[in-house]
Amino acid sequence: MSNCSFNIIIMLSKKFSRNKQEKINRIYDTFFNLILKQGYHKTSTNHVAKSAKISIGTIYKYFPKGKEDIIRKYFEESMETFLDSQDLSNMTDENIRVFLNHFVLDLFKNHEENKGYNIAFRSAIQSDQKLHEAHKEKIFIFFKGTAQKLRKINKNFNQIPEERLVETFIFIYNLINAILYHHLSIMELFDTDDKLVDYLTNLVVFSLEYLLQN
Amino acid sequence: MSNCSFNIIIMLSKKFSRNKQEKINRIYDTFFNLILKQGYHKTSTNHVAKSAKISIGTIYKYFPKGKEDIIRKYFEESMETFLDSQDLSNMTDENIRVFLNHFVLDLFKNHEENKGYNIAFRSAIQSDQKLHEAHKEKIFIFFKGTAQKLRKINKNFNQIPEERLVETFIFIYNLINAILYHHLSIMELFDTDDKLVDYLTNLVVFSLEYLLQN
Amino acid sequence: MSNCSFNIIIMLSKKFSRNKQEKINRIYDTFFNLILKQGYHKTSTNHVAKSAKISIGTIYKYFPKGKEDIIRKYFEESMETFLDSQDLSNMTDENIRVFLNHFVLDLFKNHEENKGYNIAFRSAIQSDQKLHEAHKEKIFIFFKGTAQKLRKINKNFNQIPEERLVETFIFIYNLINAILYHHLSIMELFDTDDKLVDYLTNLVVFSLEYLLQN
Amino acid sequence: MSNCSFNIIIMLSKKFSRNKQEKINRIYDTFFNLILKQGYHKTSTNHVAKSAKISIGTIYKYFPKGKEDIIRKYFEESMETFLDSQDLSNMTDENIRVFLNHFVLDLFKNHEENKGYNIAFRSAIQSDQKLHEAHKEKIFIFFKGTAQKLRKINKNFNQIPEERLVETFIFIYNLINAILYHHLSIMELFDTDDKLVDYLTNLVVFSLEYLLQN
DNA sequence: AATGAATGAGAATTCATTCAT
DNA sequence: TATGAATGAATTCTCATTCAT
Repeated sequence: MSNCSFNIIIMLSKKFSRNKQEKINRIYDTFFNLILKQGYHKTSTNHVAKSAKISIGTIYKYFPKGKEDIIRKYFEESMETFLDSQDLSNMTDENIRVFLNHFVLDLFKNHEENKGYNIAFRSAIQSDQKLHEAHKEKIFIFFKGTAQKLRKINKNFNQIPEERLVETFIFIYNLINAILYHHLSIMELFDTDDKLVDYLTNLVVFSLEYLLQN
Repeated sequence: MSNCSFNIIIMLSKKFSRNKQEKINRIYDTFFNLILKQGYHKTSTNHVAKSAKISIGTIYKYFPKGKEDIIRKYFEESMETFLDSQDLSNMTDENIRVFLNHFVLDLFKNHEENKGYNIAFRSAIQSDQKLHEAHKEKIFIFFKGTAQKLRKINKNFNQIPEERLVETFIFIYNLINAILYHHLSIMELFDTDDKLVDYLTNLVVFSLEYLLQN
Repeated sequence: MSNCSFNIIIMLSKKFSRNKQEKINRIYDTFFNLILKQGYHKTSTNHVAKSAKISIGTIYKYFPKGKEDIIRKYFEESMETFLDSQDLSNMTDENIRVFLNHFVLDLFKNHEENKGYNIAFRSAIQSDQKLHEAHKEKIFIFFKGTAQKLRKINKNFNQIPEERLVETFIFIYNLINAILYHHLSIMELFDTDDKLVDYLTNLVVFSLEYLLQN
Repeated sequence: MSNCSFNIIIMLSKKFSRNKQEKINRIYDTFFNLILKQGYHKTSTNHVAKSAKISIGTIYKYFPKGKEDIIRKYFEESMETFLDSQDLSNMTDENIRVFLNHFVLDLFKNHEENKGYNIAFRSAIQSDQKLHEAHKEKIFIFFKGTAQKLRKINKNFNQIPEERLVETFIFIYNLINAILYHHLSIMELFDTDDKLVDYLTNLVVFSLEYLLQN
């Protein structure tokens, strides 16, 4: 018997189980899955509690402002994790295509895994200006750091002014996100994932050329 | 019954009819503006009624299912209007770039004018599968018609199988929409509208080449 | 059959009865009676709704901030009504005892009828500074008006500076209220109402002498 | 077992005991201060725990019924302490004014120090009949004892039937409390404490005369 | 014994929708 | 037909209390 299933049995047999992170993860999972099924505004905190088999009190302990907080905290954690996992510092002129392909693929996987979250996030920023700004800020800070690193290491990037480079990265990031979201949540653009990733990679290469020429 | 009183009746019924449409338009405007300010799920039908200075009863008279119906009916009217205004039948190989530029520009204007609606629509389709399907269907039917026309008139288009042509058009339409929505509601991609439209036009040309080669 | 009971029958037979003031009064009555039975913090808005056979939505229509608003609005109406009913302008040195006796008696009746409200009000001002201030303000304004009138009409009152007169009236008003509330809600001071009123009248006469001498 | 380790055990148990009482006092202080700031019904046990830096579990260990118990136990301790500190047995006809002045002053100080408690207590008795009764009972027993003592010692008091004397004392006690509470928690009656105490002393003398004549 | 995470009943509040006027 | 008062289920959120550690 694995440790894991052993823990589950203990958990089930106790009225008050204690495993903070596991609970928080269960809240995230349940919430975003419900959103995927029913949409954001039909998914209530009580519904999440019942579905996750966690008391409503616990949800409000970890997320005092309810749904808003669940999205906000997940946003902080997941953005951090995703962006930190992206190391663009070894990118050179020769391998740029491969790098972009990886980046697109990572973003695609990330979107696929976080479909419910993405829907929720886009609902939330409509009525939460601060979250909207925080989102933009986080993207800006990450790509600023990336641009600075790359300009130090690579002489080709060094020829592009820092600000321009940052703008370009942010543009690319947004471009991919726009299309991925549409493909996954509004209307399929390609019938296979590979086609989508290939198209996006080419699109990015095209757009980089377009941007850096103008 | 004199001619005169007959005219009065026509006048009254026109006036009334104008009143009715005027009210419906006020509901649309108010609803989508409120959504723009506060987000979809914070905009209630009662709120719309108060803000539009129309009674809640009247709103439910014209839109028996409330918010859902407002979106659905606006969707039907506006999609129809927009797509009908697009006559792609004179498109040839020579003027295709100009045609695409117009198409992109029209879509851009349409998005700008309907920002609140677009937010609402994207919220609505998350919990309204039928609306989601109707949306896809409408797009399919329009571009099927367009493809059929073009293949009759133009021999270059005639070389492409109908199904492929339809898919391509739908892809382009979705591509532009994805980027426009992102630009207007998530994060600005260009600092001027002209730059955006120019980029999108080039992007479409690039994508058409990409799609028709693969 | 009286008009009244006829109305009740109509009311009961309709799902949506419309009688704004009657509903508001029923909310007041029910709320303050429940407070009398269970105390302020055990009386919930939902409980009031059920008990008054009014929907919770109606309560929040008339009192958007719930309990707080019920108390605040009743405070405004009842203070107004009570104070307006007190005409002290014919008070002279000769009949002052009779006037004070009436005033004490009126206050006593008012307290008796509003026992639940008084408990609620005293709970509310503990966490609602604005209400507390409004209460003081209202008392001040009423007795300022009274003092000004009396000083114009009566030469004995005219000898007392306006400010002093106002202070004295407010003191008397508070003194009586303090004792009435204690008698009705904390611990009985006399076994009959007459005794209490007589004592209070004498107390006021004593206090007036005490205050005006010092 | 050596004498030494025996002492350590005593020390530890004393230290522990001191700790316990210290915690209980911290609970009292925090609770009543919070009530003073926010009112009774906005002060939760969890809030008290956090503010007093004591775990909620510990609060429920010492006060198994929560807020109700905190008030009840404080009531028992503080009433006891206050009343026991009042020795009225040396009161004679000659020094009665001085005695009363002391009594009023002590009650005033007591009220000032226990403002939060008084608010809480008055909230609690609205929904806790037993506490209300216990309060009356305690007052009755104390003044019965006092009356009995005084009638043995002092012949003037001996002329008044015991029951009457008890009633009179209770009346005076309530009278002072009513006015002190109003002054401290509802609306200031005098701008200095001295004036209030002087007025109350005179009021008591007046009331004693009034009561014993009727 | 002390801690504080966890619970869940229930209080406060909103809002889509109905219906008397 | 238009109005908006009225409804009450559903939602958000709080808090007294329990119990695993």
